Amino acid sequence: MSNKPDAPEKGKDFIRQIIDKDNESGKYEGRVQTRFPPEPNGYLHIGHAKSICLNFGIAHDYNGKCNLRFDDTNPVKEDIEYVDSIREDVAWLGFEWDANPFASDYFEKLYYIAELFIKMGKAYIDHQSADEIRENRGTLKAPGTNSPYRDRSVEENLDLFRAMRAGELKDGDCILRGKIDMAAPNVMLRDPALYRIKRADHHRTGDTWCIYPMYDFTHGLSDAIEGITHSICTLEFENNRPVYDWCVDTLMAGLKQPELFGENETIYNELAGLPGFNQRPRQYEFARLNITGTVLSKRKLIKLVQEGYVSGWDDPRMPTISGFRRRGFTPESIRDFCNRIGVAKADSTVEYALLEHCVRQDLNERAPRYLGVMDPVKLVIENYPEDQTDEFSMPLHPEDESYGTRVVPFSRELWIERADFMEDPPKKFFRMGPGREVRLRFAYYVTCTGFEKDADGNITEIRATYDPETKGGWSKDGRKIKGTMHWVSARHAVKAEVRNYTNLFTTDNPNSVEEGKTFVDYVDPNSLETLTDCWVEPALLDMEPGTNFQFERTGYFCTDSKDHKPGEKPVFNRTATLRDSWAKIQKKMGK
RNA sequence: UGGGGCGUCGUCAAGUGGUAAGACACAUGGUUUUGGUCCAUGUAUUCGAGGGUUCGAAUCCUUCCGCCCCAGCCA
Repeated sequence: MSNKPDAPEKGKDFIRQIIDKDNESGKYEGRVQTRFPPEPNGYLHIGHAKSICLNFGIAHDYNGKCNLRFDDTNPVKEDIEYVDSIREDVAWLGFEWDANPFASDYFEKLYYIAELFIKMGKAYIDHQSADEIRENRGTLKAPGTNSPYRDRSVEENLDLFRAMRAGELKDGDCILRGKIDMAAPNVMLRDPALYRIKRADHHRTGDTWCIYPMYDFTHGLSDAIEGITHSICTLEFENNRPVYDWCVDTLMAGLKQPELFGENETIYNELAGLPGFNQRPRQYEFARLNITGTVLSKRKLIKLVQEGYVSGWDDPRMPTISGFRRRGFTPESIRDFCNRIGVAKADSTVEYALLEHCVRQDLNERAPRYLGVMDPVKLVIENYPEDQTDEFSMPLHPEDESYGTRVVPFSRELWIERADFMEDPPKKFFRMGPGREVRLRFAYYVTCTGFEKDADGNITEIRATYDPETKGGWSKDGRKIKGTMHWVSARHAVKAEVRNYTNLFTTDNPNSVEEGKTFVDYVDPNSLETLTDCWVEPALLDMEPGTNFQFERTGYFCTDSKDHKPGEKPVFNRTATLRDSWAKIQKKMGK
């Protein structure tokens, strides 16, 4: 693993420009520290990859640090399964975190920070019900009204908060609120909740706590504790930034009042000594990623998994990191994608075609080539002896000899692609048809002599003769052959299962739906096509699960990480098709 | 005028007062034992719209229009 972010040498994004300015002014004495802060309540998706590449990429570029911090302040939604998957995905993408803290590591500190806020008169215990609080918050246009509990004494607030921690109050009885401004035009500032009572088993702290801090309180303070300099998040948190600032500023002010420290002097002095309190973190927001034809919200992804629209978080049609991994995408291709899409503040939807381009480019360079027939039809070479076999040594990569070769057997009966034959082909069709000569890749030129059909008119067998002088797939006389086809020797072929994936949704934008519908109504039931009658060359049988390769003329594939059994049962996932200009021509002719 | 953001090619996106980068997509040619790859060429007289400042504006001022986010004891 390395933190190499494959940084492009183009105009810097606005966050890097800010960092450059901070470095010039010496704001953080050249220190650059970021963090990627997922809540472990789901699997990471490609949108997270954008954030990961940004945060870890910046740390790399500026010789700084980047933490992987789990924002685990809501035990009812979080689970260790997600912690493990997130670590795996970040590492797979190729990044190394400098530290891997949990917000829950700071629960003790955060608790005493809350006490300090109370002592400063900046926080109070509110006994209003959730409904009352909502009503009194006002509306977007009308100011809220103060809680009747807003002006309690410091002593009473402190007693109550300690009682909350001690478990003397029931869930929902009260919350700790920041005392800011119930009339603030920004609703976030109308005395935000800081702590709530929640008797739930936490995946790390168990039942140690029955009160848990809220995101707004936790996030900025965790950043400060870790010495984060640039706290990068997505646009929807822009409204929260004043709360972020309020929390950090309030603490910094509090730490300058030792008379409030009481018996917890040690904790407060420790906090005051951390770099984050002299060089406070700032939050910056960028536009989250959207990709055409898919959804990138945890809520929606969870629904797809839980309601069985897909086989799991790692279903190859899922836009999760694990889904792309199983589909055959490489970490390099995803990083390349993230670098290409840029970082800005304008809402954006990137075309899936760009992601596909990134994998194709990477795999074109690195994937070894093999032959496999997806939709087989028999080709019999009439003048090739029954008992004869040729063995062709074929290059594994057309542009890189270092990949070496593999041996592919040839015999009288072959499987070829049904789509490579036409009974009555148009001029632009370069493949096989009655009387036409074509090349079998790296084997021989063959000329079609006839074919057979069944009662329904389906081609059942094609017949041809071969020219022994064209061994290897070329001729001395230099005659031009336009069509080259892939093939597999029927006698030697290995049966394989191939899973072809297309877009999970039938629409380019499943986020905007017709009235009365939801995004799941647009799930395409045909987005997974399982081919069980494919014939592939023998060399593929022993591949390890998760191996990338190309079926020539067809696409990039990988052996399935779960179902492919080397030596027993080959199962291939299609990562992406090859670009297909013949399909384009067909489309044009059809119109 | 509740507050906060954002509007540059079909899609992303550079550009930060000196006369519209690049990528993907698309189109057309060339090379090719993958109709793949690769190579070449073309594609915004114009920056949401109008007005203004200036020798000069996508960049500054101004008015308007459109889109996104916020009223969880979620993050």
